[in-house]
Amino acid sequence: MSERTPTIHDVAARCGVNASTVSRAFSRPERVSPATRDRIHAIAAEMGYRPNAIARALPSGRTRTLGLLVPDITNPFFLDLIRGAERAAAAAGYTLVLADTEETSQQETTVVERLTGAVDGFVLASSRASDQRLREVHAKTRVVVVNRRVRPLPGVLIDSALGTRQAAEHLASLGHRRIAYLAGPRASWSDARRWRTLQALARHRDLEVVRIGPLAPTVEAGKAAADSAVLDDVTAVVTFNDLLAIGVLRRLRDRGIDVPGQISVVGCDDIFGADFCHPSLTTLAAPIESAGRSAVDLLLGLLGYDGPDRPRPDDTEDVVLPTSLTIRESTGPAPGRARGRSPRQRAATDRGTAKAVGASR
Amino acid sequence: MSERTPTIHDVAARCGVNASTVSRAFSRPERVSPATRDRIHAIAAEMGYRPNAIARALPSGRTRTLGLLVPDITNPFFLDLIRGAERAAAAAGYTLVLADTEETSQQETTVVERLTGAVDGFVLASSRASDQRLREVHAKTRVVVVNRRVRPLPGVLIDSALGTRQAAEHLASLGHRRIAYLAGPRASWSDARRWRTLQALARHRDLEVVRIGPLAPTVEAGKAAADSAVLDDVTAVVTFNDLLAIGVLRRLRDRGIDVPGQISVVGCDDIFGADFCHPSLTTLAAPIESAGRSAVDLLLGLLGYDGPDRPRPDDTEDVVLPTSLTIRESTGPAPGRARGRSPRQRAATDRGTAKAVGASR
DNA sequence: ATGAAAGCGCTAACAT
DNA sequence: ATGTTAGCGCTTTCAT
Repeated sequence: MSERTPTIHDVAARCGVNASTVSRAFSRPERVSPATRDRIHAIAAEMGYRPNAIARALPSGRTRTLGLLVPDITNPFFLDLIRGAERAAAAAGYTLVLADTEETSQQETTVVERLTGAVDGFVLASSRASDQRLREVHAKTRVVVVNRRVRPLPGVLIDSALGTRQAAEHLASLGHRRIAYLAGPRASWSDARRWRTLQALARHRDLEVVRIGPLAPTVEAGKAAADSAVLDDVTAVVTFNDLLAIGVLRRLRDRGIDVPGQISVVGCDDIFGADFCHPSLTTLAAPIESAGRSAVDLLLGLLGYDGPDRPRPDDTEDVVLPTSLTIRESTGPAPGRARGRSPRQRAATDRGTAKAVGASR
Repeated sequence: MSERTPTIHDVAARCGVNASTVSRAFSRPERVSPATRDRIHAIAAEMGYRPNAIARALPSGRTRTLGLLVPDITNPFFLDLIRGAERAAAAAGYTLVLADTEETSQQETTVVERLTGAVDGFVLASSRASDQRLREVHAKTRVVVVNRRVRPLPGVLIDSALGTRQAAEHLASLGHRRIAYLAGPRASWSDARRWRTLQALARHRDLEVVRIGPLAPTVEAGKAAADSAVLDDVTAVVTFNDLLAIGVLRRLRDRGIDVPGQISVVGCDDIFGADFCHPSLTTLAAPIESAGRSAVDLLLGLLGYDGPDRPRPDDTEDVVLPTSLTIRESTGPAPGRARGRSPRQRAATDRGTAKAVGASR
């Protein structure tokens, strides 16, 4: 008894046609006469025939599979990204391979090497690799980067410039004059951009901004940085991401420092949890899921254009997605001081009063 | 200029050996003399040779790829599961394919069909398919289920019986006598088990438990169910998962009902966010990441045993992982009443006092 | 519109 | 220990 799964040859035999006709009936139905096509499909279904994806990929070189590399699955930010990517891939009938690069460029390289050939292209999210390295990857395979601008690689960027500006103006209008920025990883494009925006605004709006970091984008790092912020005597903190902000919130709460009574906190991304932490987080909402979806769509586009003659576009427009400020409970008026007061004048008095004032909320 | 990526034949030619020797040098190094093996490796490296995973999979039938199917990537519970699975897979040099079945058995079937042959086996997490269907899958390929007990499929179960018992006793000792259980999806194995444990304990400890549900395991469903719980006049709520619990917390807060002053809440899973919601959630911590890892390890074990002669074990021991109670801020003494008082006696007086009492916390 | 034939890059008996 | 020889299941020219 032949219990193996049927192949095109089995189907062909039963239909009295050549195997290549069966192949065509599935991959290029329009090149088979309607009559035989229908008969083949019917018999194939009856026999329980399933095209073998691997065998299909070998001669064609197309696997209908995409690789998604993230630096840290642990980070809920990437949960949203994965979700968007998975949906876009599934919608196009593509399979998604997920890999964690553990924040290292080395691991990223290893995975790309291993997967090259097994996937039609990559989405590299928040890549930790050098521009140089990314260009090498780009030379060998189809790739889209997220949260990086590396010419000429196509990319999806979440641009927080507008949001950052809104955040700063929000804080300024609440009377804050001295603000800390908790910076993200050194290589982050968005981090650099946000910091620049903040500095520009500081000049314009008579704000002082101090930079704390670079920091790992985690809750734990946020806790530690909260102490630095307190020491730096700011009335508001803007963070690279929500994880940091949540860490700040927790640390300040442990120290009995009231948010937003004494310190206001603005996060970034609006990840799962930003709306139910305490106090709920004012944050720069980022369209993370859209970013994931856009990245896959962009990649799919590249794959589609991938005719044998048509050359790959040498410089693609990046997709830029904006953030916008979502105001919740973690921001409020600067602690009872005259609005125009210079930050310098009060530095000394603030330290150590935290606990006492904390109770007054 | 030959710009194609080198194959074993190219390497073989340069080494002056046969292609099969090159193949062996990579897949079964021990069957090649150290000298030639080293030379082959050296030259291959120099030429930039990379084994082609697809070509490798075709004759061998082994793809070194695993499929992980989850009903809803959106749910952070699965984030932890994915993480564990990805790590275990990566550690074994396996690639993980991720798919969302969108809570439907139909989608699950489609994906399994499509991926069969392209992966060496599946991890089906919280499958929505029928037992019957799962057995069919089991007959065709290697598969491990998570959160389902379907004989004879190997499975990983998170058993909350002990934890549920602890939770109920925790509440009983705090003076709660009437408790609501917010049930999860109808087909959930753990839900049924938890409910049974609760009922058994209720008899034993003189508790009344009311069941609300089945409910979708989401924050939104939790909000709606919170109102039912209030109407049912309970002093404590135990939920199927943390998402429901967080929904309850938010709804009660919106209604001005104090937690745990008026109502205590116990969640389940200890997902990301359970520790920083407000109040922080007392919950049955589940080793979700371990479950993901165990499932992959179990599957890998099955694959390893998969010799041509050795028959697949017909009935495997399930891996059972226990939960345990993590006490945080969302549980406290039952609202000021004599501990032994019968639940019946007070029903009428409670309604509507919520707001007033809420302020007293 | 369909058939014949040659691989895709590799593995796996079977020889030697 | 290494070479020979068939394929794995499918796609893809090239014929007809």
